[in-house]
Amino acid sequence: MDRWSRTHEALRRAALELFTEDGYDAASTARIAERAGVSEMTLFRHFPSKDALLLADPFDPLMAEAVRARPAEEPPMRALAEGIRRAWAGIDADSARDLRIRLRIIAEASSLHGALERNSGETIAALAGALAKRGAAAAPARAAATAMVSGLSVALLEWARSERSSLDDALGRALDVLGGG
Amino acid sequence: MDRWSRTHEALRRAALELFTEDGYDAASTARIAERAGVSEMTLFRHFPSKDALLLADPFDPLMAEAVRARPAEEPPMRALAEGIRRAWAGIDADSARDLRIRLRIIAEASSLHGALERNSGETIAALAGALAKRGAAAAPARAAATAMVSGLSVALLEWARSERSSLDDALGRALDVLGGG
DNA sequence: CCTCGCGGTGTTAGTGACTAACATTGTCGT
DNA sequence: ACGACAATGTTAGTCACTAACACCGCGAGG
Repeated sequence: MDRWSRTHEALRRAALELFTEDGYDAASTARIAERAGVSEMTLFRHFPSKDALLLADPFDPLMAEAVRARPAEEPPMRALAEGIRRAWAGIDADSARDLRIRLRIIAEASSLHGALERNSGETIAALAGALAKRGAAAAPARAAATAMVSGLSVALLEWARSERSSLDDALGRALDVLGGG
Repeated sequence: MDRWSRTHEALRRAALELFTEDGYDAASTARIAERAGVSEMTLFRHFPSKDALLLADPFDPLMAEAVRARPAEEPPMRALAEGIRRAWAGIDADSARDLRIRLRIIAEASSLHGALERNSGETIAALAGALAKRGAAAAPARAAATAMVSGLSVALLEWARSERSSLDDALGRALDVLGGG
């Protein structure tokens, strides 16, 4: 683990701690940097924005692959929904818990409204690319991928906010509707 | 026209001018206020944020109404798409031109990525409400409404950016896909 | 006609995210 | 050990946005 990765992790950890302690808005970048034992300037060299500390986009290529594998006669929105459903099927409890923690922080910070979608550029592009390879035109494909990711985001935020349902249930219901059911 | 409305209009006009001249990011709120003959403080008393100068949300109740009027057996995403298609059918050329101007400004400003969706809270809520009255559960309805508005937004931005197609065509193709076709 | 109230505005001073320019340090291969 | 380069620090900004308080014009009451 080189120096870069070490500070990177320290910053991410410090950010998550402060976000959960004080909330996203009340945790200033100055204090995050301080807790990580580093200057504020360094924080912005590692992360392009404050959001990025919370929303690094670990794009999952499995999603796009699963979408491309859907039968050709399936319309775009359904192919997206079913592909994503498959890709998320085997999610383990640990990941779900971590996801919920992050989503809770996002849901409670009004300044992060729409931040999830904004930081999903890679995912959207990959999904749109998968649709295009199935024969869809570029513009509608991009619109469909964006719609799916946005819809999914609000569904996930709602799930994280309310204690009631399991991730699989909430995700399943959302994908049913978004896919055209 | 009382004093409030006069400054309000002066600010909006000054903002649009500067945005088209210099681009959204390069036009500082200070200079907008100056051109409107008013202090920066006053600008923020009239508009909650810089975005709002460009994206006042004139919610169209016709859209929600048209969605609610769709046949009950139609699935949510299709009801949204068809309702919106009807509500936008009779758009006149002047509105389309004005819309294109605003959308161009948004498309060219990277800092406004996702701003359209963020400022459509009222519209999304109204559409979700319309779906709920048709019998949908609240959470999926909200997800579907958000997805539709987001998808529509990128389609409109793409339309504004490329000279090629008519608004009706671009909108129609996007709604076809988003509605499940 | 005067004055009182209050809506609309100005001023000042500040916070917080983010950037630019330049100096400084740690580290790693030779 | 030493030069080179990656990583960090320092300083001084810009810009969106907020708070506190003073001021001024304009219409309604006496």
